[in-house]
Amino acid sequence: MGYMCDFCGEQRSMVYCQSDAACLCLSCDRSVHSANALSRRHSRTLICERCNSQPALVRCAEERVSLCQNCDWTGHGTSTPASNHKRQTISCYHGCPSAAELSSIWCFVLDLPSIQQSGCEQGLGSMSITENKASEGASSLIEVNGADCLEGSSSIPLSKSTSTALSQPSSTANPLLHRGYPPATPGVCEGENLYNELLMDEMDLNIENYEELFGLTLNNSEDLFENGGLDSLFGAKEVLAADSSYHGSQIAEGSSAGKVTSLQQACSAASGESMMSWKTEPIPCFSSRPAQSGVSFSAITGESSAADCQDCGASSLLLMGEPPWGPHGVEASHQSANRSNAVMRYKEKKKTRKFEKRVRYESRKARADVRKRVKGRFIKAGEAYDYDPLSQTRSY
DNA sequence: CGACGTATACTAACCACAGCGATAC
DNA sequence: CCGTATCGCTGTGGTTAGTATACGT
Repeated sequence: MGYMCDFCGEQRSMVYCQSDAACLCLSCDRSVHSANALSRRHSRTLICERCNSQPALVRCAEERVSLCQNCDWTGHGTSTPASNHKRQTISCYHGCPSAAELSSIWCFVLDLPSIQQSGCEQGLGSMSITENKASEGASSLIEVNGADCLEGSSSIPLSKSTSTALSQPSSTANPLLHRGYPPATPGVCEGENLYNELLMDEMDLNIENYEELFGLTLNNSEDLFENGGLDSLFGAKEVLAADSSYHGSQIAEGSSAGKVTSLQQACSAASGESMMSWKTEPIPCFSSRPAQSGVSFSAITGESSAADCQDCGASSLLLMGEPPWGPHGVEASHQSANRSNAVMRYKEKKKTRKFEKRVRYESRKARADVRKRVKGRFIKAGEAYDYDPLSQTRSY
């Protein structure tokens, strides 16, 4: 609908990131674009308050609304009574400007009711600017000092809404449905957003990445389960008993011990091989111990499952703060920052990923496009063919 | 409500070979 | 360090068999 933040799905979106083609609330904009130097260079502007989907180019002073080009033409065309409204151009911004800087860019920004409603006003007000002139020039890095929009006192610049985005339901379509999997049973994982987050076709799939995302190394998979298993990784989310209709059928033949074993194999950071195997072997279902189940994976494709676990785990760790077995103190803080950066990089990558087929070698495509075939298969040069892409004729 | 049959949708494998990248000299 | 030669592997698209799912009876 283009109204809620594409990132957290909770707050009203206010700014449009052209680089990400995403609508973000101020809180998420700050957390996302403070992640690294590249993201700080993203050009953002306000969102059209009329269509709520396009970047606003002008601000109508009389109607007090920001408008994209289309809505501006529609509302202020020469044939409309509002054609003489005073409008001012809205500038794009980069980096992570403070409230004062934003207000200097957009003199009206602090008057926007959505800021006040979203509770981000305080967040803006509590921002401080750390100049990073050496590498960033005028762009600045925001440090958040207990901003209301952020959770806890962690140094991780992850908004509360960011955390919930990984576990909250969303109205967006479930990509798994397009892969021939049954729709998620209501109550299972409490929403499709989790599945959306799970689909990571380009996620770097190696154990280093796992550790990077989790920010820790589990030397023994049993550690994971002795500390609450997946429940502790993913946080408490109720799963209705009814979900066993589909999931149960997938695992009915397996004993509970077998389930635990497969879970350990699947989620053990110590088992790089098992992680890699997910890439090619579909894992129809995970279900943690039913009575204590905090989460249930259903129909996770092999293509994405490893990254899925990585993502969910990383996100959940962020959501929950430090894991009970994790390090503390300075080291923990450092790892938290690493996890935060990893998740941010993941988000960045996820935003830019493309599902459509991508041709990496045009020369090979050109060759394939003129190659003769038999029943779709390439044939040796000179052999009889039944399909010629160039002439659409048959040789016999 | 489950079993069964049919229709529809989706996926992976197959093929030849130019060209890419690694390696050796 | 640079250029050249050699070798193994990768990726390209249309078709089809196999599999999964949806739907009606």
